[in-house]
Amino acid sequence: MSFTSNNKKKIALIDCNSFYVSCERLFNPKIKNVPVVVLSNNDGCVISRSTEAKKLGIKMGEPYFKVKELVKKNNVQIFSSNYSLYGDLSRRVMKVLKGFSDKIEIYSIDEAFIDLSHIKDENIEDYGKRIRERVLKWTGIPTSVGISCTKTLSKVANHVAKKNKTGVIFLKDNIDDVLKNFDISDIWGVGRQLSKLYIKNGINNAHKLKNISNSWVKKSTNVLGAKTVMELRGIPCINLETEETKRKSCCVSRSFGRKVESLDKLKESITTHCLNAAEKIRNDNQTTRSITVFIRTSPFDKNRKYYSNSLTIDLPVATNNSLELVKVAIEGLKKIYKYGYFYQKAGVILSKLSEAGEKNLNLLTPILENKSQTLMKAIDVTNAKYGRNVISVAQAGINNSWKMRREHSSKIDTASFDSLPKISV
DNA sequence: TCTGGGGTCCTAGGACCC
DNA sequence: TCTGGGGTCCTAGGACCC
Repeated sequence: MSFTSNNKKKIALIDCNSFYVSCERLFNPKIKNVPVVVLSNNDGCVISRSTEAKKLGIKMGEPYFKVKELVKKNNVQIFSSNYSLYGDLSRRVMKVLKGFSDKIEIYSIDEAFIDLSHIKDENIEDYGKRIRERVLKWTGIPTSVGISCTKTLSKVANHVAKKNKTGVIFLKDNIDDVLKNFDISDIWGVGRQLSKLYIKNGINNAHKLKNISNSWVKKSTNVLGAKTVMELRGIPCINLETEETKRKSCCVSRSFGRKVESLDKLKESITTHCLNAAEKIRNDNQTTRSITVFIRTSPFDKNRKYYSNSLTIDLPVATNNSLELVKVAIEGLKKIYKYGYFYQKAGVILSKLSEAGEKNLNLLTPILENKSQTLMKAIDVTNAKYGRNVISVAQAGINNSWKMRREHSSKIDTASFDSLPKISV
């Protein structure tokens, strides 16, 4: 067996540039060449920035209130996040990518790995360019393409491609110079803690990490750390996951627009989140056997005492019935609620999920279940048609004062014709 | 005044058993 | 009086990702 570069894999990572910003720009040509920023839920943090906004020094993940002055001074365009729009555009992008290779792993809302091993080395950059051009033409979303023989290296390539004019980089041989200029904390799989550890040991770029001894990495980190090092050396350790798998847990949580003190308000939010989580797993034809409720005060408020607590309750019978789940969730909430705190966030997590068809071998499972399943289905269909939470339960409340802030929404809905751009000829 | 949300995987350590 | 040790399973918490 020989290990020439010819039989090496070629993995491409296609990543949308400033994805959320690009989505907003699609429907608003006026913001094309100006600084634009998209905020997280509750208008809390900056989660997407245009190139112009990056140049102004606005950092990823920065709290919005800290950059408000900068935003005002430079007339930065601000948008609240609109996830149904981004999700819709993401599906369109992925559909185009599937036309280039059926071996595809949709890694996140704005990026995908595809296997291009069948393309010859000498043609691969052109192929990458074709991918970019088609995605741009068919969806309007700009992308960058990084290609190499492992996922970690194609991440590196993509990172470099973002700064390159052509937007496509193929990393094959003699990549040490690239790795020497690649910051340790920009490596996929190296987060805050690992960066700290590596820098303390004099490892401050990808090239140094690549040449570290196996025994040291295994001793000092864990299997994931060791895999990253192997991948930097061009030895694939992280497989392309082409099978679409269902989620193993489902979390719905939100920060409050205004701090919440009362148990009643917390009940409303937990009920709402629980209904949404139950609907999500029903959509995937799943049931849950465990529910966690959690509440917490703000970890940033130094003037008030911090309180955070959660409770996990195992269910005797797997279910996806909203009413059952809400009942259990509220019981849990009552146990962890403490009077006298200003709560900032609440949520539920459904775990131990399994396929709804799989029987839980409980002889006592009542036949009545069919009846409630019919009810759930009716609720889901109605909500899908007329908008989320049109049918709810009384405990969820209406017009809640704790609802999140969303002051900069573009209100674009790709399912509604009213918001489609108009062309005048 | 104002600091997101939703996931996955790994590991240390406790509980339990013989 | 003498108070082991090894194995498995589970879970909470941490680290990472976007």
